[in-house]
Amino acid sequence: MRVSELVRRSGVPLATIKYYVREGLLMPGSPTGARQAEYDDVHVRRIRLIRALTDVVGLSLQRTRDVLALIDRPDPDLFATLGRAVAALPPYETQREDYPRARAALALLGQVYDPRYPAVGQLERALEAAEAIGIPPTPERIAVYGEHARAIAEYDLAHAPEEPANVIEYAVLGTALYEPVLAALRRLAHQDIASRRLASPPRRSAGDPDPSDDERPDPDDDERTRPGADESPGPRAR
Amino acid sequence: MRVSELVRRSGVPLATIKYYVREGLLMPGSPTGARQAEYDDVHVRRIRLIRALTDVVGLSLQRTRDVLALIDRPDPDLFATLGRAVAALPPYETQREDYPRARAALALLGQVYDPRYPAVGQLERALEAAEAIGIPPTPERIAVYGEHARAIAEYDLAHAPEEPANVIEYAVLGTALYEPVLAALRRLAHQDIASRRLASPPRRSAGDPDPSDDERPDPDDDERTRPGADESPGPRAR
DNA sequence: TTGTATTGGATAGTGTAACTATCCATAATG
DNA sequence: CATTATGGATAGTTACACTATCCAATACAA
Repeated sequence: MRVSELVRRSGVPLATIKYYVREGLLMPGSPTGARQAEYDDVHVRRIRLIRALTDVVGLSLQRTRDVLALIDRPDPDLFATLGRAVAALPPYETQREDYPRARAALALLGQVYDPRYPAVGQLERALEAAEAIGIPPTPERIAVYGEHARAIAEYDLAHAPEEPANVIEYAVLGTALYEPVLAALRRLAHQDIASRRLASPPRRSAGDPDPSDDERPDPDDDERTRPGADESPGPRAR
Repeated sequence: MRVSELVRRSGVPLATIKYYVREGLLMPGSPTGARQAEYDDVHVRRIRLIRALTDVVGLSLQRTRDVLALIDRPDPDLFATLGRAVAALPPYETQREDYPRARAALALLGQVYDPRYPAVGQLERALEAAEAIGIPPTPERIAVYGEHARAIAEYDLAHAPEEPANVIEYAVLGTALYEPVLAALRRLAHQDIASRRLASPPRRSAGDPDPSDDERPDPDDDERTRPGADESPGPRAR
């Protein structure tokens, strides 16, 4: 196919495609003559992948390129590759020599603590943040989160493809792309549970239609209960 | 305390603090005279919160402001507030009328499907992305992820503070700030499981300094980091 | 009291990231 | 043969998150 077709199929503007090629994220088309090149499904898929990593996972183009490079030139050492892929994921932490909170958490979970794992630094940072804002990670909470995280990870690894060539891609992309899925499911579970539990009790004003009714969340339509209804609530300057 | 003290205590440059005040993220100090103002722990904490939301959760200052506004002027309707907070979290999706993948997933999990929940759009987007790159969400996977996500969410809600004033803050910040924790734990579980399972193959030789390799985690070359044949009696064994 | 430092407030400047637009010479297509 | 599309290069744009400078008015220290 020609570029115009790639533009159509990917929904990405030509200028942007050219930009991705320039930046080394997208491979150039195979030349068919001096001034023409041919593109195919590989390009379409690659563009989709770039968009998934930037828009959904939230990576910068730079980090996206790093991840793509891991997939393009697979290192036989899956373990090291996975580590490098994880390092491309936020939050970004510069390597330290010790991560006390992460160490304690991993000890609790009976997992290996090695400060060279990028994810250890990321965990430390996340725990620090939680602590700093006043929702400290209790051992109990760590145990609960860790247990479920591990169960999910077990599932992930148990369902990796057989062919070694694909394993790396599966591991790298699966780690990155199922995080948003998990996050969204947790958010939705919060909403679901909250709607069942607190949909009625505390607040109810005069004209409210029977609030104790259902276990389903907010079937009624009024503005104030509508989740994403208003854009920016605050007293803005700007 | 004065600004200089706030700078010292928060580690954030004065220019940045001024910028945060200008942008409505940080409340001004209470004036003590025409040309002086007083700051306190509220300011210190607020700055920490801003940094946590931007650096760890990865929000823009704009989104951070939205989240802070939710906390500052709590709406008694926790459910709607939670929805708005979720809308400030990535991935950012514009409202559609239907989200087929999310609908199917939620049906599978026995949860409410309401296209007005921001997290529904986020889930759709995440599932689309996973599908587009060739690791499609099987019902089984959805079930596994959903089950664990829900268990975590149950734990979260079961441990919310009693005072209604704090509930909103807990819910909003807990949702946002424990996502990175969960993500990091999953990444670490991947590493841990992978290291146990495929730790052996084409590994380097003993005294090899391997310079290309310095940041790469390799728990295998050091017995201190190696739980090996399960001498650690953690809750890990399932 | 005097002089230096600090403050709040305003405004302008910087650097990066991710595009977007324009130009051009050729090459394919109708 | 005229039109349109293409690849390649280069320049411009927008948004964001700061960062720096300036200034007049204190605050406070000597």
